[in-house]
Amino acid sequence: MAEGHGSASGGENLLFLTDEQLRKGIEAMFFAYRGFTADPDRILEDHAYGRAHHRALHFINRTHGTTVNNLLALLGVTKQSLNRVLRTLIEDGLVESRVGRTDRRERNLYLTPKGEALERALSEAQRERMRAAYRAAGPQAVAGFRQVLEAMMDDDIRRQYLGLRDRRP
Amino acid sequence: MAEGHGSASGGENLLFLTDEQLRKGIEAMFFAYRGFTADPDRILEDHAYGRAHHRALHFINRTHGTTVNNLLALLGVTKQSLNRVLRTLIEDGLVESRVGRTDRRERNLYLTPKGEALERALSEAQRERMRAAYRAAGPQAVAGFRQVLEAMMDDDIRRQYLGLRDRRP
DNA sequence: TTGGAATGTCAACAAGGCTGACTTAAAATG
DNA sequence: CATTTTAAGTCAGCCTTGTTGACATTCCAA
Repeated sequence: MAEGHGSASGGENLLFLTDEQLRKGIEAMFFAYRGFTADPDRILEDHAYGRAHHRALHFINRTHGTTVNNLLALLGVTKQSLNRVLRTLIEDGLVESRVGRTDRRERNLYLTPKGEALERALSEAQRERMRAAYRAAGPQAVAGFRQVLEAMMDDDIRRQYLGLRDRRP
Repeated sequence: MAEGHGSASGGENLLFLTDEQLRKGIEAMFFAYRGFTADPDRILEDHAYGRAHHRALHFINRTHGTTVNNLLALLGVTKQSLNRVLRTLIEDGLVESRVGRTDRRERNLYLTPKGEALERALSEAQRERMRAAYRAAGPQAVAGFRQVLEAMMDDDIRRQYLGLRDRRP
């Protein structure tokens, strides 16, 4: 069923499409993701938070004043699931929820200084590993890395990903 | 704290090490991993299995006759957690557990034909997405993708990853 | 023969997903 | 203005998958 896809039957070099190559790629994703989350996870433990809190902090920092609905779409979870996380972050004073100015049904989410501090610590740990990996692999490899990851996303997610802009305070 | 790392202060082009570039890489990992697991997840739903079952099937298929301890190290979970998954797979006739020949304390794990069928279906769905992504990005990008992912792994995991050999039946 | 390793199992717990039902407030629409 | 729709929040309950801790069994090896 799966055989023959990556055979070198064509004129071009398609060895990188071998099932074995694809399997190695799959395993690389699995193992690399473990490393990717390992450092922030250690920090989160000390605060009795989990990965879900990290993700919320990351995207609230990324898109200042975003609404809950917006965040739901980015994270791909239900509002009940997000709400549980968001509530603790608000109670603990890491996130501020302000009533929307134009549409008062909406809530705009912001990090407090305390929230920014934790986000920075988590992000810095994660970026440090990325930085080391990027440096080890070099700029050309990094470009390829990003290309493959983008091609791997679902279409609607890719649009959201590409739309994320760096905040300028 | 994190600022200035990727500044273009050196003579070389280090723009790919900007904090903003690193953040995009982090988000790319997050979103791509969602796509990466989406297709197998849909198949697993129909069988009332979860991702944990997929991972077990994958690595048992990959390393025929592996022991439980070996599998634990690969998966990075506790034996209690793996055991729960393994038990259902054995009960359902997807995995066979044979007493070790040289060391009778060990159990060697094998996929049954039924187990191989499910593994193939899951793997094929996942490989199809990888194949599309690889094809879209091209061989050079794929090489870079693998380089960065390898550099992102923990050292001991990278050794295990590199040690995984394709099975030849 | 005894210590320790490999495995398996039980119980209890937590995080973080999910669905479904329901409320409140406010906007949008007829 | 009345109605419908939307955004958000909440409660209850369920599932998967991870965790500890305790304990039994088997059996290799010193």
